This record gives sequence, C-alpha cells and structure tokens, in this order.
Amino acid sequence: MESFQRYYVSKHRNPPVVISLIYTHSSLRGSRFVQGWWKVRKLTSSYGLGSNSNPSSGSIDKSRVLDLRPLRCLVPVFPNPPGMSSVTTPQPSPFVCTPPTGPFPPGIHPFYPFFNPNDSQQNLNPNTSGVSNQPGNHAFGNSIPAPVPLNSFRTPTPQANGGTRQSVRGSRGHTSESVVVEDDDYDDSQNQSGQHVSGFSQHDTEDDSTTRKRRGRPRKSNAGKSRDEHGDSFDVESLVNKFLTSFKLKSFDDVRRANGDKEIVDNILLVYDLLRRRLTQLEEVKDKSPGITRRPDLKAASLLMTKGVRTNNTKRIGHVPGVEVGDIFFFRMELCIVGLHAPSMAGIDYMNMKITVDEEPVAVSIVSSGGYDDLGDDGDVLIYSGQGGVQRRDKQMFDQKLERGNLALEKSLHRANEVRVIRGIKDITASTGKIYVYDGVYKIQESWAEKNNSGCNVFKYKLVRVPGQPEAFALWKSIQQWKDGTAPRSGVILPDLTSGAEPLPVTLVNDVDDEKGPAYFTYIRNLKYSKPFSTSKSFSGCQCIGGCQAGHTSCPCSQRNEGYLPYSSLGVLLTDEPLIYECGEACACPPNCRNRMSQAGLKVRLEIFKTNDRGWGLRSWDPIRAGGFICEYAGDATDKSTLGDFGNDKGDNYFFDATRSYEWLEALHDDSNGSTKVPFPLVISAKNNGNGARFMNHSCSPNVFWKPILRESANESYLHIAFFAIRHIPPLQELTFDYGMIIVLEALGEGLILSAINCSFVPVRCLFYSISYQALGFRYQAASIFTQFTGC
DNA sequence: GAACCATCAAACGG
DNA sequence: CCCGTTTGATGGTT
Repeated sequence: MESFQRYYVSKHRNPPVVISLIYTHSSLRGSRFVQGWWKVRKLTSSYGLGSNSNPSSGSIDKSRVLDLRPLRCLVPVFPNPPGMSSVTTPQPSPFVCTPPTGPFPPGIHPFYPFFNPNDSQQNLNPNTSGVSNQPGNHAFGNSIPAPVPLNSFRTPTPQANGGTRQSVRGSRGHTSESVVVEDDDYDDSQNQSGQHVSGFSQHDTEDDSTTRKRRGRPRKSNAGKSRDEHGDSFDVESLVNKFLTSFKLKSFDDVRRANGDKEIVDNILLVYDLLRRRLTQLEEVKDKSPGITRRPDLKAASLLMTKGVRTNNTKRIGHVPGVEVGDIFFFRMELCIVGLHAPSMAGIDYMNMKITVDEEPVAVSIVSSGGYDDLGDDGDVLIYSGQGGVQRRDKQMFDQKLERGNLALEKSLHRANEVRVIRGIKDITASTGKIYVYDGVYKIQESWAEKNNSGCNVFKYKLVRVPGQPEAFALWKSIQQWKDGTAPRSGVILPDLTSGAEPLPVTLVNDVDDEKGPAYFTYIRNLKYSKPFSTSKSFSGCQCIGGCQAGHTSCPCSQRNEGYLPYSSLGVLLTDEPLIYECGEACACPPNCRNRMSQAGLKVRLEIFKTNDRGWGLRSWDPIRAGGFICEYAGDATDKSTLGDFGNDKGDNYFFDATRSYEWLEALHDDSNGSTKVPFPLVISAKNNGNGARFMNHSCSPNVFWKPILRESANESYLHIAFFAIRHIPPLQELTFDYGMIIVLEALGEGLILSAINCSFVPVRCLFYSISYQALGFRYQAASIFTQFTGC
C-alpha cells in the first residue's frame, strides 16, 4: 500500500546522498487533502551524480524507510514522536524535525536560509510556528526567496512577491537537471481488500461500528431494494462518517465548536455540501434509497448538528472567525452551521447581554433577502424591516410589536454595537433559490415605525456599513453594471477572447500594468484529439429522447454512473465517482441533456486577468457554487510517451497532465484497490490551442478540482478533463487548482532543501520542510515550508 | 424538560 | 413567473 510516485534526486554532495520521497497511499486516508505523509528513504549507494542517470531500484535499502511529517500542509505540524503515527512502526529516526524558528534540540542550530548570522532580528519565537503571516522576517540575502506560508496564495504578502521570481527561475535550472524519475513500483504488497460499494467507498474506521456492521451485511446484495426501516440510515450514517473522517471533523471538541477558524469553517461547509449533494442524488432515485426525505439542505445540516459538527456555536457581536466579508452561501443552514446567523428561518439573530444586573437582547446579525420591503440600493446603507406583523397561515397583517428581534435591534441602536449583515440575492442561474453574501458589519443609525400598505405598524431600521471592509455586496452591483453595460469594466483589453465561440464571452483584462495580453494562442472550446482515446469499447448509447432523467433505471448512461446521474438539474456535480460517463455521440439525448454538462459550453462569465505576481490568471464574474461546472481543459491531446520526463523540453508552459497525482477528494476514496488513480495517460498541450483553463494557476489551497470525463460514441471513447468548484467561489476570486507535485530534494547551502515542483513545466513552486538529517556522519539541516509562486 | 410557536426556507406543482 | 402548498429546523418561550 505504498508508493505511486517516486522521484530520485541526485546532487553533488560529498559524500553523495541520494534520497527518494514516496507519497504513501495509506497515509492519505483520513488526512485532509492539503496534508499527507511522506516517506524519505536514504539510498545506500551513490550514483553518477550531476547527470540524469537513473538509479536502479535494486540499490534501495528498504530497511531505511523513514517517516516525516506532512510535507504539504498549510501550517507545519512537527512530529510528536511517541504514538503519533498510525501508519508506521515506530523506529528510531535519524531525522530531527524542528520548526525553522526553533526551539531547537541540543546540537541543532538555526540554519540557512532561516538563519542569517548577520541578521540580529532573527525571529526565534517558537510560538510563531515559522509560517505565520510574517514571512518577511527571514533573511535570504538578495537571491533567495523569502519563506511564505503555503496558503499565501490567497493572501499574498508584498514581501513575498517582490523580487523573488528571478531567483526561483534561477533555481529551476539546476533542480530540474538533477531530477531523475523512475516509474517502477516500489511496493507490490498492495492491500487489495478495499471494496467499492454503491457509489462510495468504505472507509477504514475501526472504531466505527456502523461501518463494520454494514460491511458484513449480505442484505446489501438486494440492490438496495430492501425497505428495512433501518436500511437507509446505515447508508447515510456511514456516508456522514466517511466525510467527517476525511476532513478531520470526526472528533470535534468544544473548543472548536465554540470558536472556529478558516480551516474549520471551510471543512464544515465542504462536508455539508458534499453531504447535501449526495443526499440530493439519493433522493432523486427514491427506490434505490427509501427513506431519504426531501429537503437535503435541512437533512444534511441536521445530520451534522446532531453530531455536534458546527462551529462558532457561541453567539458574538462582530465578525465570526473563519468567515470573511464577501463569502457566499447558498442555504440558510450554511449560515447556521458556521455560526454566522443561527436561526434557520428568522431574519434577526440576537443574544442576551448582561447589563449590570439586567439582561437585554442585542442583535448580532440580520438576513435581508426580500421577505419584507427592505431598501438596500445604496450598497452601504440598508433600511431593514422588523419582524412579525404577518400571520403565516392566512396572511393576515397586524402591528409589529417591539419584542424579540425588533427589541434587539432597538437595543443595538442605543448600544451602537455592530450587526452582521447577510444580503440575500436572487440566484440568476437557479430561478428559485438565493445566494447569501456576507456583507460585513453595519451599525444601526436610526429606527422608526411606519404604516405599511395594510395600515399596520412596521418597524424600520437604518443600517450603515462600517467603513474599511472589503467590497462585498457593492462588488456584485458593479459586476451587474458591467453586464448591463451601464458601467464599463476597467482595464479591458478584449471584450471577448473567444470571438463568439462560447455562449458567454470571456474577457481579457489587465488593470495591473500595461502588458497587452498573453502570448498568442487560438481559442478552442474543446479538447482536440488526433485519434480516438480508446477504440476498445462498444457502446450503443441511451434512448432518452427528452434527455436523461434521474430514476430511469434502464438508461445505460445512468447505469454506468453507478445508477445515478452525476449532475444535478442545475449542473452541480453530485457524484463522488472518480470517473464520469457522459452521454456521447451514440446517445439519442439532446445536447442540453443533463448528462452532457461539460459539452454545453461555459455557464459562468469568465475573465482572464493579469495577476499581481503570477502572470495571467482566471476568475469568474459570476458566483460558482460548490460542485459547479466551470469549463473543460481544452487543447491538443498528446501521448505522454512522446514527451520527456517533465514535458518541459519544448518550453511549453501550458500543459495539463492527467497522470499526475492530485489530492482533492482522493481522501474520500478507498485507494487500496487503486480505483481512484486515473488510469488514463492523457496529457494536454494548450500552448497553441486552448481555452480559459490554460490560465488557471496553481494553488496549494485550491478552489477548483478536475475530474476525468469519458464521452463515448459507438466504437470510440474520448477522455476529457472538466473543472469543478471545490467550494462556493465568490465573484472575482481567482480560480486555482492543484497541479500535482513532483518532489525534489536539493542540497542547498548548509542543508537539504526538500523542494517540490508542482508540474513538469513550472518552476519550483514550493520549497519545503524542516529536517535535520544525520547521514554518513554528516548532518544536514533543511529549511521549513516556504512557497514560491512564479506565475507562468 | 417537553411541547409549542414564530420565523425574510426551499422545492415543487399549477 | 407568481402563488400557494408542503415539508420543515432552530431557538426561544411557555
């Protein structure tokens, strides 16, 4: 159950040391996608170094397999030697892992590049963990990039950007020269016991009795037709547990329940939506999953909340940790489980506050979504109506009373406390449904009562946005004006890069500098094959004249996708499966069939824009919901075998390699049977021909992932790559995905730097980890996480 | 502590 | 597209 990739690096060193890194499958289980364990092996023999010589596998000393803590993580976690690892046998390790800022064990000293003897300001505070938000403290001289946290991609710091590109490009040369790739598999003892059951995989949670129970049930062989009253609850239960385990929410303590942070909030929302989408899919095919009720949004939230999986449980005034101004939500329950706005329906959330001896209610947040006659056109001002005054049953109106939320708002006016405002906006893509935008905190300026159309008293509250917050709702209004044409988008170079090839334009924008656009290429909508990807299959297609429908058990397209349609009616990805079978030429269904999502062209308004520090990038004017389809990777399909090891010999910076490891959702699959690995050697070149996807940059905390999609005609099949949103993406947030990694060891200065280049064609992106390595009588020390983003 | 109630949901059908 | 119906969850109040 070991390696799927291994890369050797040979470096000039005296004595020479060759080390390989193996990403271990088993360790991925239960870890978040940004983390993983890596094994570092010391090879016992030396090779002809300084060239691309290929080390022979026979020289590996398997007894010297060592474990290091996660190489790719947002915050470095340093090993806790006793009992930390569940995947390895404890063994004395010649590695000593230390944060780069200390404290250091006896005999270990601060090391280059984190220590500069000339820098008296060196930060050795152990509490900073080395990768907080102050990367600029580290001294690198003029040519070495400053360490930056891995997640700095989203919030780049000025120190990290300036002047680092040169040095990284410089270092690319000698690292890539010294890299040797070897493709043989180190471990043949792969655990084949895993099973793929009914569309989602079993997860090994030994403490989970329901999972065990289900595994042993022969009842499952009835193709789920059983109406056993407990039958479906086992499915749902194990589904929830799988998600929770995958995203480290299984054991959720009171501390995290009371106060969240970005990672907790992100993961909870991630699991919520995965669960909600899966329940949606199950609900569509009722006879396969009896007992699944309507309202998957409520069901998913209730499942999580009964397990205590929620955060910011304690009400508070002001911002909620982990939720940023501009964040978007698609369901009221999402606001609830992250603590932004607790009531599932009511518009005013409030809490009791001790004032001397008495308690009085104060408002903490409001949702303005059109239920009453609110006025919010100004953008920074909101006239909000009080609650009550209507009888829901018979719609009878009466005077509002100064109680509950109304009273709380009144008290908040006098106490001048901040009130969070969530603006509900009609979702254009879905005629029904709303998008909720967190618009930051407001203060109540005045209140009054007025008569409404029925002559009843209604309370009104004037709220004014607290200045200095990022644009949120105002941005939506701007974008609407760009679309209307009532206000111009600044910096537009080309209004439509596609020249009408897509149903929606793709704008080319640069409001950063005076570069007039990326190098010339031809816009094409789809992936182009010079020959079929595969000719072995024979497939007659479906006969769904009006388009494939959920629950049509006879539809062969549905059958190939484990009995479900992979997309919702709104075009949101529902399935967990590693490969999607879309309808193809052989199918009788129309082009707008629900199962042709990636063939219908763009659904969101994209823009290619100049970034501050990474060349050109891709983003969307429209909000994209989690699982939403973005686009496919267009270009020329290439045979990987015709390329060099790294495919970069032609200077092609626009490559997509489907054979690379990508971590998103791999944790959700039981990988012991290899089912999650994409067995398709598809490499796409978008150098000459491509679409917006070729501009998508890499991130270690991406908001987009890709999935392979198979389209079949009678005797041929074609593989395509489609991109989907990992989480809800607000407008104009850059779209990024994880390119996948190659790990490189590099001797640098006094230490070994573990570095990673994330794609064959891209310069070194991430330099990693802090180790002290005792080998052959020499001690090497390596630096901690710092990251480089070079753009394209 | 249980039951009830109020509430700017969300999906669906006509 | 608007409207009503249905199915609902949470949190506060009784």
